Amino acid sequence: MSDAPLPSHDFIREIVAADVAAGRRDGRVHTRFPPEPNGRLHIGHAKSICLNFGIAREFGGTCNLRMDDTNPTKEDMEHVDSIVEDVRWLIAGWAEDRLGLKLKGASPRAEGADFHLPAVGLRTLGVEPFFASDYFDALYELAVRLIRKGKAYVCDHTPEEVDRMRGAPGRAGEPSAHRDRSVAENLDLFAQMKAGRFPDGSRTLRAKIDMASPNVWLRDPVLYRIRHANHHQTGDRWRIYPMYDFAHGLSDYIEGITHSLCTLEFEVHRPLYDWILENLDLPRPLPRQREFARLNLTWTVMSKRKLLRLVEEKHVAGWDDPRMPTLAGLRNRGYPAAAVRAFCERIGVAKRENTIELGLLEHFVREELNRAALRRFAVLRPLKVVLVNLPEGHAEELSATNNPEDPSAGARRVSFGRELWIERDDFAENPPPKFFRLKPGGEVRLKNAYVIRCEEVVKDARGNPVELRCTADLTSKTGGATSNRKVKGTIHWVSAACALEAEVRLLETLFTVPAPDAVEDFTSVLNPRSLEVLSGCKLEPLLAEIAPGVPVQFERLGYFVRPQLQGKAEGEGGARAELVFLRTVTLKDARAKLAPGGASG
RNA sequence: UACCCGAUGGUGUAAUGGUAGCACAGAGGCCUUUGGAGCCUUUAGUGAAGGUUCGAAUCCUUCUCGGGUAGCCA
Repeated sequence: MSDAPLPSHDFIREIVAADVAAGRRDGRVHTRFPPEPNGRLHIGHAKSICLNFGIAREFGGTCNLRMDDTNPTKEDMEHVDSIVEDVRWLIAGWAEDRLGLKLKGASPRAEGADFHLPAVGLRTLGVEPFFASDYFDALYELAVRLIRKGKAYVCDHTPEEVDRMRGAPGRAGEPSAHRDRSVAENLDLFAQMKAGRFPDGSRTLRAKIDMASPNVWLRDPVLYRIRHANHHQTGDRWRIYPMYDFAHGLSDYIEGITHSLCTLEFEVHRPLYDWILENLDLPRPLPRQREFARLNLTWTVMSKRKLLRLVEEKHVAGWDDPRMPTLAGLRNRGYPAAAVRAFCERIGVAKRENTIELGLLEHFVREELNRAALRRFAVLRPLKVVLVNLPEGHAEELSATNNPEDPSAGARRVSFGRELWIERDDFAENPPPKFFRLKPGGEVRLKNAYVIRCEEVVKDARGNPVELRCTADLTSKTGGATSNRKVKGTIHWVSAACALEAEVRLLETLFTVPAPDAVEDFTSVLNPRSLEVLSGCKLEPLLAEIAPGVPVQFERLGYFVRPQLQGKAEGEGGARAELVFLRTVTLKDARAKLAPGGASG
């Protein structure tokens, strides 16, 4: 879009640039984003997506979207569709031309001793993401090849035995009793494993590397395990399934990936990644794995396990609840994809553990929305104002700017009358120092209208203000020749005669502490006020025409959006208003700093 | 305990042997018919100790601290 970022110089891009400069792979760059379809994508994935697609974009390459679906007991089809949707949302208008997919149903063809599955673009008809499960045939053949070379064997030890015999960091493991089986016997056993003749857990295929390696991932790691389970893509065709380490590097190879970027916890797997590729005598150049630090954000949790728990225990309405750090949640909340991308661009990529302040994300959301959002008036907690010097039934039309940041957005007409709603917080009977809004005997500018003076406060039995009787200075009309009166404060308002009733949901962080991950049980610091539902809010009528998903600024309050996705955060009690808005993010509020508790809605 | 990785203001991230910079946050100011936006100024940093060098955030050594790894998860 409008973002023309300065060329990023993180260490990953330096590696890629150096490879290109050295003419490795003929200067070709091909990355991949390989989620496991067992949950929804979150802001942490956004970092990886922006990295992988950003590199593809900057180096004229492609980034394959691949489902890392090698474990049939943990993954399902439902998540595949939502992942594709989330990725496309995030890269839309930015890198969708870099998205690598494949022809529906295509799987790698063996050409000679090689396997290869090229990517096609989004514009090709009948496409779908890549699936590691598409490579099960190829992977099986490659495993057989490893056995033939004497570099893999079938092991009959139980999971407990394998675990014990692996040793520990600092203590060498001991070899499997079946480590030196003949190639013929291994081949036969592996074929029987494939045929489903053995129960789960009874045998594995293991790489023959080094049981004494200081790197435990090199101690004859399991390559294949038996799982009598149906797979969402391959049905009941397989009874053995490859492990991540065996499948991942080879999937990269099959797709012609040049740079395989993953998070730091895979760093110790890299020697195994390389070992598998190098011991198969593959004809084409090999992909290279590099690792970077994952994203952590304050005020939220990021682990799939914890997010799942929030959903399952119904602390939120679903994966796409606008309070969730999932991409669907952020989208539902009204965060523009461009803001998420700008955020990812800014946080950089490095190997150091990092926790980014939520405020930085919000900064980019505000920056994007300030540029794009139409301004409208909305009163969240209404207080009646009657202008006693106007005749009953007085009505006039005033002009209001749609977006001061964008003159092309033009202006609109707003109705003004004798009775108005203003924000309860914009009146104080006993104002603190530096209170610039309305007070008894005080004046304030009604934005786009008149300066008014509060003449009388009408109260209920308990002494709470229920109505302000004010006078308007009719010479002060905005835009008029004598409108230039200096008044300290300006407040927003909505004509009572025309106001729309609506429900407005105020969202706060899901947790009451900035580092919920550091707490023993993160559910113990859930924020009971993460969702506040206000009903009876008064909206400028034009707000009914704002489509779901389109951001709008309620002047002086923040950015709001009508919910757009399936899942809805449920309101507490009360009839559901027809019109619902939720708050994406507040405006930056200098007031809040002056007077604690002075912040409104 | 073994192996691997990391350490620069509050939070991130640059500087690739040559003036420690940028963003966010913070503070102060200007402007303002959004206490918004915008503009200006400003506080604050190389984990420690040695060494190499004319010169070290950067190279070397030792230490300290933090993270990762011992699934038939990814």
